[in-house]
Amino acid sequence: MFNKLLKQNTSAAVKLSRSFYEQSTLDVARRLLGKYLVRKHADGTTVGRIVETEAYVGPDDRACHASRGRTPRTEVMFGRAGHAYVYLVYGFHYMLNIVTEAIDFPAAVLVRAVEPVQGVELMRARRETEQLHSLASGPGKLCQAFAIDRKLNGDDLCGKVLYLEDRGEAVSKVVTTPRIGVDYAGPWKGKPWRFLIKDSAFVSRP
DNA sequence: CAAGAGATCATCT
DNA sequence: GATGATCTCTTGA
Repeated sequence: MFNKLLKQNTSAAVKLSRSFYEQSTLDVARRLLGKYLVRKHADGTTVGRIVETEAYVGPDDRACHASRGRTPRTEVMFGRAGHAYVYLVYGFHYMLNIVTEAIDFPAAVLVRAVEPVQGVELMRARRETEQLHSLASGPGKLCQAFAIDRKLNGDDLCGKVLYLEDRGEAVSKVVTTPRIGVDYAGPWKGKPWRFLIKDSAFVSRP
């Protein structure tokens, strides 16, 4: 009993710091697996364990929005690592990305799916479904479940509203695949820059 | 189950 | 004016 308490204390959650996000985008995408996404909101706190990510790497990656130049929309990606890049696709769904690497190098990691951990009832209400496995198994679903919209674009993930935690979990089994929905990206469409926790039931697709 | 359509809007040409 | 880093529902095996 005492040992158990002690163990929990030593593996307390640690908020990810700026330096974590300043590393290479592929490393960050891989290392975000098994980290916890925390969202504080007036309606309550939601937490999810990240099980799926994708890397979007710099001006040459034609799947990356910034490959078409520095525009008002992509400005955040050119800024400091550790900030949120949130945008709307297809007129319906928000996507949550985390800016990585050095200032002026536009890159980010798309958070594609999390396993619901805390605030599950709140997620159910927002998503209007009972199914645990479809609460946040996709980038659009995740943003709906966590109440993430364009108001969070540019938000600092080293702040208190939206951030990530390391809870001392080591993820060893990782699968990579090409990224989803980027068929237009020519030579870059086949890059194995999508990262999944192997056998997780909470990913958007195998 | 797989495939297809429709929903809807910010962004850039 | 075209186009998505998607989701859900419907249709038909």
